[in-house]
Amino acid sequence: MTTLLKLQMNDNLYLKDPQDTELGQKIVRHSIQLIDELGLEGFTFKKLSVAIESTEASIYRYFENKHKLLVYLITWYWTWMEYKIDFATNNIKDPYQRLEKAMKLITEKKCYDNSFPDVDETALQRIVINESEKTYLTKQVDHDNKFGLFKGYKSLCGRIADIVSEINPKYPFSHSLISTCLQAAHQQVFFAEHLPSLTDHKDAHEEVYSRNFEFIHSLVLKAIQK
Amino acid sequence: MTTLLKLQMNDNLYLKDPQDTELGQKIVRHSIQLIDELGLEGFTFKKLSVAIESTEASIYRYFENKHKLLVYLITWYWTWMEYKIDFATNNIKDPYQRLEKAMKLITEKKCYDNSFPDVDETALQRIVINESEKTYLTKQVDHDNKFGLFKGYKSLCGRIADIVSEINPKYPFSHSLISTCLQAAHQQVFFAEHLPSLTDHKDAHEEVYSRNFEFIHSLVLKAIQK
DNA sequence: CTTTGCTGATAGTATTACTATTATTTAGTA
DNA sequence: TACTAAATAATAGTAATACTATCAGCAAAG
Repeated sequence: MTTLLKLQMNDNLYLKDPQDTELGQKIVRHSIQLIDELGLEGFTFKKLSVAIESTEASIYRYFENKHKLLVYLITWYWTWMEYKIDFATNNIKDPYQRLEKAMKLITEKKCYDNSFPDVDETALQRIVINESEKTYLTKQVDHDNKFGLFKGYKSLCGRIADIVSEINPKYPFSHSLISTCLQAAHQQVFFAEHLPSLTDHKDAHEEVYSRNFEFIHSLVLKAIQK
Repeated sequence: MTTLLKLQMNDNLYLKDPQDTELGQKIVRHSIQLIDELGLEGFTFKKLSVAIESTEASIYRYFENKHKLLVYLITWYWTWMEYKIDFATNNIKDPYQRLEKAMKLITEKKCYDNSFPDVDETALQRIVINESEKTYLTKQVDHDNKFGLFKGYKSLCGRIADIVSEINPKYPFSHSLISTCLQAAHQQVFFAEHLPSLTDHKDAHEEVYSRNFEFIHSLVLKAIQK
Protein backbone atom coordinates (compact mmCIF):
# COMPACT_ATOMS: atom_id res chain seq x y z
CA MET A 1 0.00 0.00 0.00
CA THR A 2 1.35 3.35 -1.06
CA THR A 3 0.76 6.87 0.10
CA LEU A 4 -0.93 8.96 -2.57
CA LEU A 5 0.80 12.28 -3.00
CA LYS A 6 0.11 15.55 -4.72
CA LEU A 7 2.96 17.74 -5.84
CA GLN A 8 2.40 21.43 -5.28
CA MET A 9 2.75 23.31 -8.54
CA ASN A 10 2.91 26.98 -9.42
CA ASP A 11 -0.63 28.36 -10.06
CA ASN A 12 0.44 30.12 -13.20
CA LEU A 13 0.95 26.82 -14.96
CA TYR A 14 -2.77 26.21 -15.28
CA LEU A 15 -6.08 28.03 -15.31
CA LYS A 16 -7.72 25.37 -13.16
CA ASP A 17 -5.80 22.77 -11.22
CA PRO A 18 -6.10 19.51 -13.20
CA GLN A 19 -5.32 17.50 -10.08
CA ASP A 20 -8.64 18.61 -8.57
CA THR A 21 -11.11 17.04 -10.99
CA GLU A 22 -11.59 13.85 -12.90
CA LEU A 23 -11.57 15.66 -16.24
CA GLY A 24 -8.33 17.38 -15.25
CA GLN A 25 -6.72 14.08 -14.41
CA LYS A 26 -7.87 12.64 -17.71
CA ILE A 27 -6.28 15.59 -19.50
CA VAL A 28 -2.97 14.94 -17.76
CA ARG A 29 -3.05 11.20 -18.31
CA HIS A 30 -3.95 11.34 -21.97
CA SER A 31 -1.77 14.29 -22.85
CA ILE A 32 1.25 12.38 -21.56
CA GLN A 33 0.29 9.41 -23.66
CA LEU A 34 -0.43 11.47 -26.78
CA ILE A 35 2.61 13.75 -26.65
CA ASP A 36 4.78 10.69 -26.15
CA GLU A 37 3.17 9.04 -29.14
CA LEU A 38 2.81 11.94 -31.58
CA GLY A 39 5.48 14.37 -30.44
CA LEU A 40 4.66 17.91 -29.38
CA GLU A 41 4.29 19.08 -32.99
CA GLY A 42 1.80 16.36 -33.88
CA PHE A 43 -0.15 16.76 -30.66
CA THR A 44 -3.23 19.01 -30.71
CA PHE A 45 -6.00 19.85 -28.27
CA LYS A 46 -8.41 18.51 -30.85
CA LYS A 47 -6.82 15.07 -30.73
CA LEU A 48 -6.66 15.22 -26.97
CA SER A 49 -10.37 16.11 -26.78
CA VAL A 50 -11.20 13.02 -28.81
CA ALA A 51 -9.02 10.86 -26.56
CA ILE A 52 -10.69 12.10 -23.37
CA GLU A 53 -14.14 12.10 -25.02
CA SER A 54 -14.66 15.76 -24.29
CA THR A 55 -14.21 19.01 -26.20
CA GLU A 56 -11.41 21.43 -27.00
CA ALA A 57 -13.24 24.15 -25.11
CA SER A 58 -13.15 22.06 -21.94
CA ILE A 59 -9.39 21.58 -22.19
CA TYR A 60 -8.89 25.30 -22.66
CA ARG A 61 -10.55 25.77 -19.28
CA TYR A 62 -7.60 23.97 -17.68
CA PHE A 63 -4.67 25.06 -19.82
CA GLU A 64 -4.26 28.30 -21.70
CA ASN A 65 -2.58 26.50 -24.60
CA LYS A 66 -0.44 23.56 -25.60
CA HIS A 67 2.77 25.26 -24.53
CA LYS A 68 1.54 25.80 -20.97
CA LEU A 69 0.39 22.20 -20.80
CA LEU A 70 3.87 21.05 -21.83
CA VAL A 71 5.51 23.30 -19.25
CA TYR A 72 3.12 21.89 -16.66
CA LEU A 73 4.12 18.30 -17.43
CA ILE A 74 7.84 19.01 -17.53
CA THR A 75 7.65 21.00 -14.31
CA TRP A 76 5.80 18.14 -12.69
CA TYR A 77 8.73 15.88 -13.65
CA TRP A 78 11.40 18.15 -12.19
CA THR A 79 9.39 18.72 -9.02
CA TRP A 80 9.02 14.97 -8.68
CA MET A 81 12.78 14.54 -9.19
CA GLU A 82 13.59 17.07 -6.51
CA TYR A 83 11.21 15.34 -4.16
CA LYS A 84 12.88 12.00 -4.86
CA ILE A 85 16.33 13.46 -4.26
CA ASP A 86 15.23 15.09 -1.02
CA PHE A 87 13.73 11.85 0.11
CA ALA A 88 16.75 9.75 -0.81
CA THR A 89 19.44 12.04 0.60
CA ASN A 90 17.51 13.09 3.65
CA ASN A 91 19.64 11.37 6.26
CA ILE A 92 22.96 11.17 4.44
CA LYS A 93 25.70 13.34 5.91
CA ASP A 94 28.49 12.88 3.38
CA PRO A 95 28.01 15.32 0.50
CA TYR A 96 29.84 13.02 -1.92
CA GLN A 97 27.30 10.34 -1.23
CA ARG A 98 24.44 12.78 -1.61
CA LEU A 99 25.84 13.98 -4.91
CA GLU A 100 26.21 10.45 -6.15
CA LYS A 101 22.66 9.65 -5.15
CA ALA A 102 21.34 12.73 -6.92
CA MET A 103 23.24 11.93 -10.11
CA LYS A 104 21.98 8.37 -9.98
CA LEU A 105 18.37 9.52 -9.66
CA ILE A 106 18.74 12.04 -12.46
CA THR A 107 20.25 9.61 -14.92
CA GLU A 108 18.37 6.41 -14.16
CA LYS A 109 15.55 5.10 -16.27
CA LYS A 110 12.28 5.89 -14.53
CA CYS A 111 9.54 3.46 -13.82
CA TYR A 112 6.00 3.84 -12.61
CA ASP A 113 5.64 5.51 -9.22
CA ASN A 114 2.58 4.27 -7.31
CA SER A 115 2.30 7.49 -5.38
CA PHE A 116 1.05 9.27 -8.51
CA PRO A 117 -1.52 7.13 -10.27
CA ASP A 118 -2.27 9.74 -12.96
CA VAL A 119 1.26 9.98 -14.24
CA ASP A 120 3.06 7.44 -16.38
CA GLU A 121 6.59 8.34 -15.41
CA THR A 122 8.18 6.17 -18.09
CA ALA A 123 6.35 8.04 -20.84
CA LEU A 124 6.93 11.35 -19.09
CA GLN A 125 10.67 10.74 -19.02
CA ARG A 126 10.57 10.19 -22.78
CA ILE A 127 8.73 13.49 -23.12
CA VAL A 128 11.39 15.19 -21.02
CA ILE A 129 14.06 13.74 -23.28
CA ASN A 130 12.35 14.83 -26.48
CA GLU A 131 10.52 18.01 -25.60
CA SER A 132 11.79 19.63 -22.42
CA GLU A 133 14.04 22.18 -24.11
CA LYS A 134 11.07 23.51 -26.01
CA THR A 135 9.66 24.85 -22.75
CA TYR A 136 12.18 27.67 -22.64
CA LEU A 137 13.55 27.98 -26.17
CA THR A 138 10.86 30.47 -27.14
CA LYS A 139 10.47 34.19 -27.59
CA GLN A 140 8.26 34.36 -24.49
CA VAL A 141 10.85 32.84 -22.18
CA ASP A 142 11.31 36.03 -20.17
CA HIS A 143 7.59 36.49 -19.79
CA ASP A 144 7.10 32.88 -18.72
CA ASN A 145 10.03 33.11 -16.36
CA LYS A 146 8.60 36.21 -14.72
CA PHE A 147 5.54 34.17 -13.86
CA GLY A 148 7.65 31.50 -12.23
CA LEU A 149 7.04 28.80 -14.80
CA PHE A 150 10.58 27.46 -14.55
CA LYS A 151 10.87 27.46 -10.78
CA GLY A 152 10.80 23.67 -10.64
CA TYR A 153 13.86 23.28 -12.83
CA LYS A 154 15.77 26.14 -11.24
CA SER A 155 15.07 24.83 -7.77
CA LEU A 156 16.34 21.36 -8.64
CA CYS A 157 19.46 22.79 -10.23
CA GLY A 158 20.11 24.98 -7.19
CA ARG A 159 19.62 22.08 -4.84
CA ILE A 160 22.28 19.95 -6.49
CA ALA A 161 24.60 22.90 -7.03
CA ASP A 162 24.49 23.39 -3.26
CA ILE A 163 25.91 19.93 -2.73
CA VAL A 164 28.70 20.79 -5.14
CA SER A 165 29.48 23.96 -3.20
CA GLU A 166 29.49 22.00 0.02
CA ILE A 167 32.17 19.71 -1.38
CA ASN A 168 34.24 22.45 -2.95
CA PRO A 169 33.17 25.98 -2.02
CA LYS A 170 35.87 27.39 -4.28
CA TYR A 171 34.51 25.83 -7.47
CA PRO A 172 33.12 28.81 -9.40
CA PHE A 173 30.78 27.06 -11.84
CA SER A 174 28.47 24.94 -9.71
CA HIS A 175 25.25 26.04 -11.40
CA SER A 176 26.67 25.84 -14.90
CA LEU A 177 28.04 22.41 -14.14
CA ILE A 178 24.75 21.05 -12.86
CA SER A 179 22.57 22.58 -15.56
CA THR A 180 24.96 21.09 -18.09
CA CYS A 181 24.67 17.67 -16.45
CA LEU A 182 20.89 17.80 -16.22
CA GLN A 183 20.86 18.51 -19.91
CA ALA A 184 23.36 15.78 -20.73
CA ALA A 185 21.37 13.30 -18.65
CA HIS A 186 18.62 13.23 -21.23
CA GLN A 187 20.45 14.47 -24.30
CA GLN A 188 22.84 11.53 -24.28
CA VAL A 189 19.93 9.11 -24.12
CA PHE A 190 18.40 10.82 -27.13
CA PHE A 191 21.67 10.62 -29.03
CA ALA A 192 22.15 6.96 -28.17
CA GLU A 193 18.81 6.23 -29.78
CA HIS A 194 18.84 8.60 -32.75
CA LEU A 195 22.28 10.09 -33.43
CA PRO A 196 24.69 7.48 -32.09
CA SER A 197 27.82 9.11 -33.41
CA LEU A 198 27.31 11.95 -30.92
CA THR A 199 27.67 9.67 -27.93
CA ASP A 200 29.72 6.74 -26.71
CA HIS A 201 26.83 4.93 -25.09
CA LYS A 202 25.52 2.07 -27.17
CA ASP A 203 21.77 1.82 -27.52
CA ALA A 204 21.63 -1.92 -26.95
CA HIS A 205 21.15 -3.74 -23.63
CA GLU A 206 19.55 -0.85 -21.74
CA GLU A 207 22.98 -0.04 -20.40
CA VAL A 208 22.77 3.46 -21.84
CA TYR A 209 21.49 4.73 -18.52
CA SER A 210 24.20 3.21 -16.37
CA ARG A 211 26.96 4.25 -18.75
CA ASN A 212 25.51 7.73 -18.78
CA PHE A 213 25.60 7.78 -15.00
CA GLU A 214 29.28 6.87 -15.10
CA PHE A 215 30.00 9.55 -17.67
CA ILE A 216 28.19 12.31 -15.80
CA HIS A 217 29.25 11.29 -12.33
CA SER A 218 32.91 11.18 -13.23
CA LEU A 219 32.59 14.44 -15.15
CA VAL A 220 31.26 16.19 -12.06
CA LEU A 221 33.71 14.65 -9.62
CA LYS A 222 36.73 15.55 -11.73
CA ALA A 223 35.44 19.04 -12.40
CA ILE A 224 35.06 19.93 -8.74
CA GLN A 225 38.21 18.23 -7.51
CA LYS A 226 40.16 20.40 -5.14
CA MET B 1 40.57 42.00 -49.81
CA THR B 2 39.04 38.69 -48.79
CA THR B 3 38.57 35.43 -50.59
CA LEU B 4 34.93 34.65 -51.19
CA LEU B 5 34.13 31.08 -50.19
CA LYS B 6 31.30 28.68 -50.65
CA LEU B 7 30.72 25.93 -48.12
CA GLN B 8 29.72 22.64 -49.64
CA MET B 9 26.46 21.46 -48.15
CA ASN B 10 24.52 18.21 -48.38
CA ASP B 11 22.12 18.30 -51.37
CA ASN B 12 19.26 16.96 -49.32
CA LEU B 13 19.08 20.17 -47.35
CA TYR B 14 17.54 22.08 -50.23
CA LEU B 15 15.60 21.54 -53.45
CA LYS B 16 17.69 24.08 -55.32
CA ASP B 17 20.97 25.43 -54.06
CA PRO B 18 20.28 28.92 -52.68
CA GLN B 19 23.93 29.86 -53.09
CA ASP B 20 23.53 29.66 -56.88
CA THR B 21 21.02 32.46 -57.47
CA GLU B 22 20.28 35.93 -56.29
CA LEU B 23 16.85 34.96 -55.06
CA GLY B 24 18.35 32.07 -53.13
CA GLN B 25 20.85 34.37 -51.46
CA LYS B 26 18.08 36.77 -50.54
CA ILE B 27 16.17 33.89 -48.97
CA VAL B 28 19.18 32.99 -46.86
CA ARG B 29 19.95 36.56 -45.87
CA HIS B 30 16.43 37.49 -44.92
CA SER B 31 15.53 34.22 -43.25
CA ILE B 32 18.48 34.68 -40.89
CA GLN B 33 17.31 38.15 -40.07
CA LEU B 34 13.67 37.15 -39.64
CA ILE B 35 14.21 33.99 -37.58
CA ASP B 36 16.53 35.96 -35.33
CA GLU B 37 13.90 38.62 -34.92
CA LEU B 38 10.70 36.60 -34.68
CA GLY B 39 11.91 33.24 -33.44
CA LEU B 40 11.28 30.06 -35.40
CA GLU B 41 7.67 29.84 -34.25
CA GLY B 42 6.84 33.37 -35.36
CA PHE B 43 8.68 32.99 -38.64
CA THR B 44 6.67 31.98 -41.73
CA PHE B 45 7.38 31.68 -45.44
CA LYS B 46 4.65 34.26 -45.97
CA LYS B 47 6.55 36.84 -43.92
CA LEU B 48 9.78 35.89 -45.63
CA SER B 49 8.18 36.30 -49.04
CA VAL B 50 7.16 39.84 -48.13
CA ALA B 51 10.68 40.60 -46.89
CA ILE B 52 12.31 39.41 -50.09
CA GLU B 53 9.55 40.93 -52.25
CA SER B 54 8.71 37.61 -53.81
CA THR B 55 6.16 34.87 -53.20
CA GLU B 56 5.76 31.85 -50.97
CA ALA B 57 5.72 29.59 -54.01
CA SER B 58 9.17 30.82 -55.02
CA ILE B 59 10.61 30.00 -51.61
CA TYR B 60 9.16 26.52 -51.77
CA ARG B 61 11.26 25.92 -54.86
CA TYR B 62 14.38 26.28 -52.73
CA PHE B 63 13.33 24.71 -49.43
CA GLU B 64 10.78 22.00 -48.88
CA ASN B 65 9.58 23.64 -45.69
CA LYS B 66 10.56 25.81 -42.76
CA HIS B 67 12.18 22.95 -40.89
CA LYS B 68 14.53 22.14 -43.75
CA LEU B 69 15.46 25.80 -44.05
CA LEU B 70 16.34 25.87 -40.36
CA VAL B 71 18.43 22.72 -40.66
CA TYR B 72 20.17 24.30 -43.64
CA LEU B 73 21.12 27.41 -41.67
CA ILE B 74 22.26 25.51 -38.60
CA THR B 75 24.27 23.09 -40.72
CA TRP B 76 25.88 26.01 -42.47
CA TYR B 77 26.98 27.29 -39.05
CA TRP B 78 28.54 23.98 -37.93
CA THR B 79 30.22 23.50 -41.31
CA TRP B 80 31.64 26.99 -41.01
CA MET B 81 32.86 26.23 -37.46
CA GLU B 82 34.60 23.07 -38.59
CA TYR B 83 36.25 24.98 -41.40
CA LYS B 84 37.44 27.62 -38.95
CA ILE B 85 38.83 25.00 -36.60
CA ASP B 86 40.60 23.21 -39.43
CA PHE B 87 42.06 26.45 -40.57
CA ALA B 88 43.21 27.55 -37.14
CA THR B 89 44.68 24.25 -35.98
CA ASN B 90 46.16 23.31 -39.31
CA ASN B 91 49.80 23.65 -38.40
CA ILE B 92 49.65 23.06 -34.64
CA LYS B 93 51.24 19.84 -33.44
CA ASP B 94 50.36 19.83 -29.77
CA PRO B 95 46.88 18.34 -29.30
CA TYR B 96 46.35 20.34 -26.09
CA GLN B 97 46.82 23.52 -28.05
CA ARG B 98 44.55 22.33 -30.79
CA LEU B 99 41.88 21.42 -28.27
CA GLU B 100 42.15 24.80 -26.63
CA LYS B 101 41.87 26.53 -29.98
CA ALA B 102 38.79 24.51 -30.89
CA MET B 103 37.12 25.26 -27.57
CA LYS B 104 37.92 28.91 -27.97
CA LEU B 105 36.37 29.03 -31.44
CA ILE B 106 33.28 27.16 -30.30
CA THR B 107 32.61 29.40 -27.32
CA GLU B 108 33.58 32.80 -28.64
CA LYS B 109 31.12 35.40 -29.76
CA LYS B 110 31.03 35.42 -33.52
CA CYS B 111 31.37 38.44 -35.70
CA TYR B 112 30.88 39.06 -39.38
CA ASP B 113 33.05 36.94 -41.66
CA ASN B 114 33.89 38.72 -44.92
CA SER B 115 34.32 35.46 -46.78
CA PHE B 116 30.56 34.91 -46.68
CA PRO B 117 28.77 38.13 -47.57
CA ASP B 118 25.30 36.52 -47.48
CA VAL B 119 25.53 35.36 -43.91
CA ASP B 120 25.29 37.54 -40.82
CA GLU B 121 27.19 35.28 -38.46
CA THR B 122 26.28 37.29 -35.37
CA ALA B 123 22.57 36.76 -36.00
CA LEU B 124 23.18 33.18 -37.03
CA GLN B 125 24.92 32.44 -33.74
CA ARG B 126 21.85 33.76 -31.91
CA ILE B 127 19.72 31.42 -34.01
CA VAL B 128 21.99 28.52 -33.11
CA ILE B 129 21.62 29.42 -29.44
CA ASN B 130 17.84 29.67 -29.58
CA GLU B 131 16.80 27.18 -32.23
CA SER B 132 19.45 24.61 -33.02
CA GLU B 133 18.03 21.87 -30.80
CA LYS B 134 14.79 22.03 -32.72
CA THR B 135 16.56 20.63 -35.75
CA TYR B 136 16.71 17.15 -34.24
CA LEU B 137 14.12 17.13 -31.45
CA THR B 138 11.38 15.97 -33.79
CA LYS B 139 9.59 12.76 -34.68
CA GLN B 140 11.30 12.72 -38.09
CA VAL B 141 14.81 12.75 -36.66
CA ASP B 142 15.63 9.25 -37.90
CA HIS B 143 14.32 10.01 -41.35
CA ASP B 144 16.26 13.28 -41.53
CA ASN B 145 19.36 11.58 -40.22
CA LYS B 146 19.14 8.88 -42.86
CA PHE B 147 19.35 11.62 -45.48
CA GLY B 148 22.48 13.02 -43.90
CA LEU B 149 20.97 16.24 -42.63
CA PHE B 150 23.04 16.21 -39.44
CA LYS B 151 26.34 15.34 -41.00
CA GLY B 152 27.73 18.81 -40.34
CA TYR B 153 27.22 18.58 -36.61
CA LYS B 154 28.37 14.98 -36.34
CA SER B 155 31.48 15.72 -38.33
CA LEU B 156 32.42 18.65 -36.10
CA CYS B 157 31.83 16.61 -32.97
CA GLY B 158 33.93 13.75 -34.33
CA ARG B 159 36.73 16.08 -35.27
CA ILE B 160 37.08 17.48 -31.78
CA ALA B 161 36.56 14.10 -30.16
CA ASP B 162 39.56 12.90 -32.16
CA ILE B 163 41.74 15.50 -30.48
CA VAL B 164 40.52 14.25 -27.12
CA SER B 165 41.41 10.68 -28.05
CA GLU B 166 44.82 11.82 -29.18
CA ILE B 167 45.46 13.30 -25.75
CA ASN B 168 44.03 10.41 -23.80
CA PRO B 169 43.19 7.32 -25.87
CA LYS B 170 41.87 5.60 -22.77
CA TYR B 171 39.15 8.14 -22.06
CA PRO B 172 35.94 6.27 -22.97
CA PHE B 173 33.53 9.19 -23.43
CA SER B 174 35.13 11.48 -25.97
CA HIS B 175 32.04 11.89 -28.14
CA SER B 176 29.68 12.33 -25.21
CA LEU B 177 32.03 14.86 -23.70
CA ILE B 178 32.28 16.95 -26.85
CA SER B 179 28.59 16.84 -27.72
CA THR B 180 27.89 17.91 -24.16
CA CYS B 181 30.34 20.81 -24.49
CA LEU B 182 28.98 21.92 -27.85
CA GLN B 183 25.58 22.03 -26.24
CA ALA B 184 26.82 23.86 -23.16
CA ALA B 185 28.61 26.38 -25.34
CA HIS B 186 25.35 27.90 -26.43
CA GLN B 187 23.05 26.79 -23.65
CA GLN B 188 25.00 28.68 -21.02
CA VAL B 189 24.81 31.87 -23.08
CA PHE B 190 21.05 31.43 -23.29
CA PHE B 191 20.80 30.90 -19.54
CA ALA B 192 22.97 33.92 -18.80
CA GLU B 193 20.51 36.06 -20.70
CA HIS B 194 17.20 34.48 -19.76
CA LEU B 195 17.48 32.09 -16.81
CA PRO B 196 20.46 33.39 -14.85
CA SER B 197 20.03 31.10 -11.88
CA LEU B 198 20.98 28.15 -14.10
CA THR B 199 24.45 29.53 -14.75
CA ASP B 200 27.30 31.27 -12.98
CA HIS B 201 28.14 33.56 -15.88
CA LYS B 202 26.81 37.05 -15.40
CA ASP B 203 25.11 38.63 -18.39
CA ALA B 204 26.78 42.01 -17.97
CA HIS B 205 30.02 43.19 -19.57
CA GLU B 206 30.03 40.67 -22.44
CA GLU B 207 32.27 38.48 -20.35
CA VAL B 208 29.78 35.61 -20.58
CA TYR B 209 31.67 34.19 -23.53
CA SER B 210 35.11 34.24 -21.93
CA ARG B 211 33.81 32.81 -18.65
CA ASN B 212 32.05 30.14 -20.59
CA PHE B 213 35.27 29.28 -22.35
CA GLU B 214 36.97 28.90 -18.97
CA PHE B 215 34.17 26.72 -17.68
CA ILE B 216 34.10 24.42 -20.68
CA HIS B 217 37.82 24.26 -21.26
CA SER B 218 38.55 23.33 -17.66
CA LEU B 219 35.68 20.84 -17.69
CA VAL B 220 37.18 19.05 -20.67
CA LEU B 221 40.76 19.13 -19.44
CA LYS B 222 39.87 17.71 -16.04
CA ALA B 223 37.59 15.08 -17.54
CA ILE B 224 40.27 13.64 -19.79
CA GLN B 225 43.15 13.90 -17.36
CA LYS B 226 45.18 10.72 -17.26
C1' DC C 1 -35.15 25.88 -4.59
C1' DT C 2 -32.10 28.77 -6.49
C1' DT C 3 -27.78 30.11 -7.83
C1' DT C 4 -23.22 29.15 -9.29
C1' DG C 5 -20.03 26.72 -11.71
C1' DC C 6 -18.68 23.15 -14.69
C1' DT C 7 -19.18 20.81 -18.86
C1' DG C 8 -20.72 19.74 -23.56
C1' DA C 9 -22.28 21.18 -27.96
C1' DT C 10 -21.81 23.98 -31.67
C1' DA C 11 -20.08 27.53 -34.48
C1' DG C 12 -16.87 30.61 -36.20
C1' DT C 13 -12.25 33.06 -37.34
C1' DA C 14 -7.59 34.19 -38.60
C1' DT C 15 -3.50 32.06 -39.70
C1' DT C 16 -0.49 28.51 -41.32
C1' DA C 17 1.59 25.38 -44.36
C1' DC C 18 1.26 24.01 -48.04
C1' DT C 19 -0.25 22.75 -53.58
C1' DA C 20 -1.66 23.90 -58.19
C1' DT C 21 -2.10 26.66 -62.32
C1' DT C 22 -1.00 29.97 -65.45
C1' DA C 23 1.32 34.06 -67.13
C1' DT C 24 5.45 36.59 -67.60
C1' DT C 25 10.25 37.44 -67.62
C1' DT C 26 14.92 36.17 -68.36
C1' DA C 27 18.78 33.66 -70.24
C1' DG C 28 21.00 30.69 -73.28
C1' DT C 29 21.35 28.94 -77.81
C1' DA C 30 20.66 28.21 -82.99
C1' DT D 1 17.41 37.93 -84.23
C1' DA D 2 14.26 34.46 -83.07
C1' DC D 3 13.32 30.33 -80.37
C1' DT D 4 13.29 27.59 -76.43
C1' DA D 5 13.66 26.49 -71.80
C1' DA D 6 13.87 27.63 -67.28
C1' DA D 7 12.88 30.56 -63.44
C1' DT D 8 9.83 33.41 -61.23
C1' DA D 9 5.52 36.09 -60.18
C1' DA D 10 0.65 36.23 -59.57
C1' DT D 11 -3.21 34.22 -58.06
C1' DA D 12 -6.16 30.95 -56.04
C1' DG D 13 -7.38 27.38 -53.20
C1' DT D 14 -7.36 23.74 -49.26
C1' DA D 15 -7.03 21.27 -44.95
C1' DA D 16 -5.62 21.85 -40.49
C1' DT D 17 -4.48 24.52 -36.39
C1' DA D 18 -5.12 27.36 -32.51
C1' DC D 19 -7.89 29.49 -30.72
C1' DT D 20 -12.69 32.41 -29.09
C1' DA D 21 -17.56 32.88 -28.23
C1' DT D 22 -22.13 31.56 -27.07
C1' DC D 23 -25.51 28.92 -24.96
C1' DA D 24 -27.89 25.18 -22.68
C1' DG D 25 -28.04 21.30 -19.36
C1' DC D 26 -26.83 19.47 -15.02
C1' DA D 27 -24.97 18.88 -10.39
C1' DA D 28 -23.60 20.49 -6.08
C1' DA D 29 -23.76 24.09 -2.49
C1' DG D 30 -26.05 27.55 0.10
